[in-house]
Amino acid sequence: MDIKRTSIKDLLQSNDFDKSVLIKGWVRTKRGNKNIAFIAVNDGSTIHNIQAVIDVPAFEEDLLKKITTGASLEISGTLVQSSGQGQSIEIQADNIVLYGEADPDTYPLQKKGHSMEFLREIAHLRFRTNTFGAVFRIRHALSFAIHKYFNDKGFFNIHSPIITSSDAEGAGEMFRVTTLDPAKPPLNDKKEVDFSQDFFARPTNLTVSGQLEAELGALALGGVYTFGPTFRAENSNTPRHLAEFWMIEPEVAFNDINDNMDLAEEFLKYLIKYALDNCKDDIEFLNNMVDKELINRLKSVAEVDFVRLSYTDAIKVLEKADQKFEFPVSWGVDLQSEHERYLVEKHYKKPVILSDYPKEIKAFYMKQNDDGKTVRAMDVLFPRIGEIIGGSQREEVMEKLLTRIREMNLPEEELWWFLDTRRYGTVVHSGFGLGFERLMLFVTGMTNIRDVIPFPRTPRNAEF
RNA sequence: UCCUCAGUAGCUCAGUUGGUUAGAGCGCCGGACUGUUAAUCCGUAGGUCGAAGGUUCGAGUCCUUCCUGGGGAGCCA
Repeated sequence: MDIKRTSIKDLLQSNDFDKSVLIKGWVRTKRGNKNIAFIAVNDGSTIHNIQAVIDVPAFEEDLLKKITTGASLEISGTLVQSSGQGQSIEIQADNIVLYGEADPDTYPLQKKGHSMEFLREIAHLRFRTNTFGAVFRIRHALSFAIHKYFNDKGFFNIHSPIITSSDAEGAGEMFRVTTLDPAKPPLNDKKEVDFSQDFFARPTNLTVSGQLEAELGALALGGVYTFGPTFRAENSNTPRHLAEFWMIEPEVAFNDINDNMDLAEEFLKYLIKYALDNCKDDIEFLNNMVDKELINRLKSVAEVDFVRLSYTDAIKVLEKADQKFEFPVSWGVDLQSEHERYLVEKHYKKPVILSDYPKEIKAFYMKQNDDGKTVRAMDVLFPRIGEIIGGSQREEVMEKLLTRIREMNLPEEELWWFLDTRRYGTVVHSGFGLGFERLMLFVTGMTNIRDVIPFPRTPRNAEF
């Protein structure tokens, strides 16, 4: 008589008492004495464990001895109402099959809590902890919600290339992609590396943004988005930066900067609400163990109207601030972290969308305002994590775009395909980039971005 | 990359103005306990004090360089 495996998530929601059930999973803890033992088993389907009750004399001593924290097994038995405190349902075990032992002398995970720094060193095993189980279930749910949101709105997902020959985005240092031998690369007459002999017959890099390609898609399909890995070879050592991260970049034809802000705000609120509605157990756990204010903060951001403020007005607010800044504020300077934090966390106490920045501190492709000084850029600033979204209305007028490209000494010839969209059937359009891991930081309450991606890539670290 | 703090047992940490044999809690292992909840109680084992140099009669402790990690800054998402 074979019983089919039930997920622990399903089992904990059932009240089919006295029914024969079978679970498979990993041991979290075992407690007990010579007569009775309790095994808490987790199978990853939920943060909650199910408790199996063992009538010790009915099992082989050698088998029970090998059931230690981390071991994998299957347990079959009868689903019963618990006679102990702390859980309402448990399994009265009839049979146990041990799959894999976990030597307690060397298995690094203990029953007690570990520091995030230690768990990061054993990233291959940290999935098995409550915290990282919760984090990565939420990561999946948010990833799914992103596709659902855009699909429901009629957007199309564009798979922008990961290898690019364009280095004109200006979004940061790039990782070179090459098949040339670094020890003896072919040289040309000028003793420079001869990339014509490389795989793509030109220098290529990992993408720093899918935006330019997304624009091409938007100017035919209307609303599109990319959601893929992004690579920045910056030597950034902070709790908010990764060398490899995931970015969502919607791009919409006929949207101006205000439509863009509406989209960004609606999108973020949708994702936060989705997590609150669909990851309740995991978020409650994180609220209890990681960040006591998490749920309150998520609820308030999901409901509040974001502040919308021009850069120029933000400067006025900062100049009047009753606080000394390390970096003085004046019109034209780029805002520092301390300025953004003041606006979001002290002055307004809610998310702020800043727009219309001086053109000198923003990218070439941004729509120029009639004042000749500012561009229609927008940054969404969140409490705790700062810039979560950066975007803009794009310059759709060929002459203005070309002028800007030449002023900034960008390689006009390499951008011929991008410029063609302005040459043929150009339209107003806008888009933005959302850093997925920064969203994850906000939704999970975790404080280091290396703990919301399974295997973080940072300077001098590509383990696993 | 810059500033700053740290690195001592499997984990989290203490270790005095430099002084003999480096400690604790938790975990592991052994024992006790008939319903446990990070179980409890008793006991044992467990150390290249991040690495390499240097100062000193003597260095976990002071100096130099490097490595690793945390926090802050810059770059950005």
